[in-house]
Amino acid sequence: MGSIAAQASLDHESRLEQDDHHAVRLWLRLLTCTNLIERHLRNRLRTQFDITLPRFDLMAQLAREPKGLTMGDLSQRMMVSGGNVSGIASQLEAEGLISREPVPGNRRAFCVTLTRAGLQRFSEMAEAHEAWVAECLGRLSGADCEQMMSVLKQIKADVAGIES
Amino acid sequence: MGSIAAQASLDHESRLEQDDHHAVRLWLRLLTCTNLIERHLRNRLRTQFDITLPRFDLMAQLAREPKGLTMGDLSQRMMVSGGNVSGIASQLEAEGLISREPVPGNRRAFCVTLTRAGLQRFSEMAEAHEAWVAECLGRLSGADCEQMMSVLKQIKADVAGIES
DNA sequence: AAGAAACATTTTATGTTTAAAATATTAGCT
DNA sequence: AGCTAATATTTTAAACATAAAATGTTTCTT
Repeated sequence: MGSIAAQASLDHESRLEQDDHHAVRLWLRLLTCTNLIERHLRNRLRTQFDITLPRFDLMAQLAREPKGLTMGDLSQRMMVSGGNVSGIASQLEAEGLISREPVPGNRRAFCVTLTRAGLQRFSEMAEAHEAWVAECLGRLSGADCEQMMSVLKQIKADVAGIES
Repeated sequence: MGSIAAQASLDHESRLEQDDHHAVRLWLRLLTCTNLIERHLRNRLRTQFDITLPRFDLMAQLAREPKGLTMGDLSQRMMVSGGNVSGIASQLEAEGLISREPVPGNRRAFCVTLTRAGLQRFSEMAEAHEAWVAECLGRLSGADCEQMMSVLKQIKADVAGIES
């Protein structure tokens, strides 16, 4: 075995290992950042509006679709399990913020919409929420922001392509 | 009210609103990406090693500190509550992957370390984990990776500065 | 030495999240 | 019509997460 070939192979391997380490470091930082912001928003929602992040998320999805969404739609858009949506929706319904009505032509599905009270309440929260997010991410330059959006888009595509 | 002043004020406001919207869009994409990767890793750890992400995280912290860590150290580094660490550690201890031993000079604290079996098991998992992360993030160019690291660092600092 | 305050951990109560099983409805096929 | 497969949702069991209370230890002050 020629020492040159062996050397080249080792270099190649160690280069790969280096890249892997960089990927892990980036992942950990990404995770830390997201968790920090998520925790921050969660705390503010709890202390100022006495609501949890998942409940706010569900209402946000409905606010974007005045015609309403099915439980399955919500599960997909919120990227959580159906059972989870079921529980969250039950609580919001009990509080009178959303309503679950049967769909005329399909007795399996429910059409979930914000009630008038829910829309009112969400409007107040959304404004504050937007300001809190801006507090976290608003100091980035426009260029940094665009760059991040583009890189994250690529990551999203890369990950989606894995389990295909 | 002069129309010029009013116009300028409106521009200013709408500019701010635009920026806020951009911040929210970036936040949502950041959250989506992180969740996608986290879910991916969680699934692989479960199917291939029958372990959860929090347990893997705890072991990863210990692997970096062969001398061991206290429960409080672990809580800080994992950024979760003490009670949470307590529960996870109990399970790992029951499985023989970590050991909790009293600290000689301090009867309040415990020194948690990986057992020989734990270290062995973690090594196998860590190698696979690193490859999975590289699968998700390894397609980024070196420049993109560095850029992300730097922007995330700034975000981290910005968020930390908020609740001061 | 006694008491107060800080520290380190565990326990408890509550709530979130997921995967998987259960229930019920619809659509397709023969 | 009857059987099967796909769809939509809810329920259940287990793991995780937090805050707050409880327990025990150490340090500081007086």
